[in-house]
Amino acid sequence: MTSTRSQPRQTVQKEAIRQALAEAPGFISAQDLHQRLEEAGTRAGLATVYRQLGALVTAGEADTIPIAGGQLYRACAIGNHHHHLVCESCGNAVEIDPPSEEWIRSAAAANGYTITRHVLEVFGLCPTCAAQPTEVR
Amino acid sequence: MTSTRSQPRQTVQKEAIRQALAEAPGFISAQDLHQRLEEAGTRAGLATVYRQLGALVTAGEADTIPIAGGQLYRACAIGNHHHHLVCESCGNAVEIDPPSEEWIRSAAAANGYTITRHVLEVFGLCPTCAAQPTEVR
DNA sequence: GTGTCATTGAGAACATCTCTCAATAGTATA
DNA sequence: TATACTATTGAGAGATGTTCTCAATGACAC
Repeated sequence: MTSTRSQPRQTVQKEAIRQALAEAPGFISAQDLHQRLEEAGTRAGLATVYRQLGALVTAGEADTIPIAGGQLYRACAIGNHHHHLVCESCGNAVEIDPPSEEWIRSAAAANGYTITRHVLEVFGLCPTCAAQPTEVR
Repeated sequence: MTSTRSQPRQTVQKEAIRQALAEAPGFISAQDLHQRLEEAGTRAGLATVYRQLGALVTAGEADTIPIAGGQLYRACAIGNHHHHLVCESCGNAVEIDPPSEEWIRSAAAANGYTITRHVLEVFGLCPTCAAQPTEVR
């Protein structure tokens, strides 16, 4: 091997997926994103959408949370570790920061565990949806 | 209507599923639980396993966490709200309690959100698995 | 303009979970 | 104990979400 370079290429689909994810108000499923792209006139295969979403998550440019029956994605400006406040009605999400995660390390140490990662998502209703008592999802 | 009673019945399957879940070291998938029952000689349909697991979760006797491509279950002695420290290698789990969740309410209030629920799971390696550096999963 | 190869798209394959409905079996009552 | 009622079960079809395969496409270097 002389020089194993494999540089990424810029494609229309890649950019469209990134932009559609950024424009989504909150967490969105891969299927929904695919449909949005179709509606916007961008042809992109479902496999490509899954591939790109996976790549964005790996690159730290998107967050993902597993839900019953699937996975939800969201573009994240903040690259480092943070959490979300997600509206269960409209899917809108706000980034939040816990005051201290020291207790997690203490609890792990007390049980002899070595922490690799943790998941914290808070679900509720955003002000807009809370103001509509009769129409919750 | 005179008396709409529909009392639950005690069945072999119901008890076997409850026991197999209690005996599992940590979180386990419905498929794995089904296989364990088969190996133990208890015939139980996959649909029944899913039904009973769902019933246990509803009754507060089991916890469930969504993961990529499925759902994991675990029997819980504690009925009230708590969290887990899960080993990513062997699936073993320990129940932990955060010192205070007041900041979650503060963060929600600051954004105008009404909290309905939150998910917190900490993943890592248990002492046993951490002691085997070459064999992680 | 040309060649290389990363990326794409269609759909098959796979995995998880739910639904349906006839058969089974737990429980109350005679 | 025998019988009737009906909650529960099991097998498999079906729905849904995700990944894999591979030939075709097109971005980029030269």
